[in-house]
Amino acid sequence: MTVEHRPAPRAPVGVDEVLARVREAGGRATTSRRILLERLFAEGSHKTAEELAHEVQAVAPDVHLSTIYRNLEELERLGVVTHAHLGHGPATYHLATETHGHLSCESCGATLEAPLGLFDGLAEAARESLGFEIDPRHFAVLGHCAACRAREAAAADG
Amino acid sequence: MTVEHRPAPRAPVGVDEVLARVREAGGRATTSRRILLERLFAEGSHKTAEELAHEVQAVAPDVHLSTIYRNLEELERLGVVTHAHLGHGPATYHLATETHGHLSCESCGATLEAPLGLFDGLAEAARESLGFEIDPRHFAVLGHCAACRAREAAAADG
DNA sequence: CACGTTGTTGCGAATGGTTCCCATTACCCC
DNA sequence: GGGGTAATGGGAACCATTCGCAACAACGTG
Ligand SMILES: [Mn+2]
Ligand SMILES: [Mn+2]
Ligand SMILES: [Zn+2]
Ligand SMILES: [Zn+2]
Repeated sequence: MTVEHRPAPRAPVGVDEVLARVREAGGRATTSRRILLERLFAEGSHKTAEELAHEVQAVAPDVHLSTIYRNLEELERLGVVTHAHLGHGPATYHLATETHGHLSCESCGATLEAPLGLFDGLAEAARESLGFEIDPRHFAVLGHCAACRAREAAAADG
Repeated sequence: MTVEHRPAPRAPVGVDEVLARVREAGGRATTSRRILLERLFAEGSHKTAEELAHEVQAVAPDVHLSTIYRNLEELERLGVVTHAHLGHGPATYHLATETHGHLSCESCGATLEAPLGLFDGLAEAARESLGFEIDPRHFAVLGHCAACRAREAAAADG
């Protein structure tokens, strides 16, 4: 019994498409915006605002952190970007096209991206018994990864 | 197929038992500590440090917030208290004897306590496919509660 | 290709939540 | 009751994020 997941927000394939969309919405194609988008489309997911700021500043040194936050906010409004909370630290941002849930290890901080289907069991249980519809994208489900479990198990016996 | 959940940390039945344990551990039975414990044992769960501070200050007006944090931290070390993150705001604290997971509504902020068994489906899926052992106690699983879903569904059609 | 409108930026200050530091206080064992 | 030391009040520091504002820069229009 598979569950219908929400449709992925329409997917802009590249920086220019997104900037076009920004314009449609009355916004402007700023250089900081463009560079930020380039970094978001580049490899490597789950970057914090500060990490993105550093990457952007490698190209345009005086883009301010608050500009990064503002642009991320705007891009989220447009459905291009989302953020997730993977634990105690700062939020992490990634393209909204990558739709997945998050499992995050409390011991080592490692984050696993999990297909939404993995959460179907819980989704069904919560819906059936409490009428609650879970959404595992925004906050990670915490726990302990395989490596840490092995390490901890090894430490437990002599 | 039920899953063995971790044993509940041994349960002190009252304020005095906890204070005895504090002493055993080399700590002292402070008045702020006692009043905080009284508030934690009182009805109402999921209180923030600030809420607890207000309650404590109703009895002992100049207990400082930082003292509340320090005592909560100490009580967590002793296994008497735990905290949970239910969304964006401050953490909430409750007795460790109440062992449950959390479901928190992103629309209205309502929090449901869910028996750990509710998470068995996800636990099994994560363990089997990723070797990841989830723990739904520390971070809530977000989503939308029945009431908000109904409200949002009603708003969707005319 | 000026020009004006208005969205955006840099910067710093403010915020919320939590932790840290330190001089003073107060438990509690003798 | 006095001494050793855990705990406290107070405030500063901290981290992640948001705000306010004056200067700036996109970009549609002429
Ligand atoms: Mn968030
Ligand atoms: Mn926590
Ligand atoms: Zn790990
Ligand atoms: Zn709700």
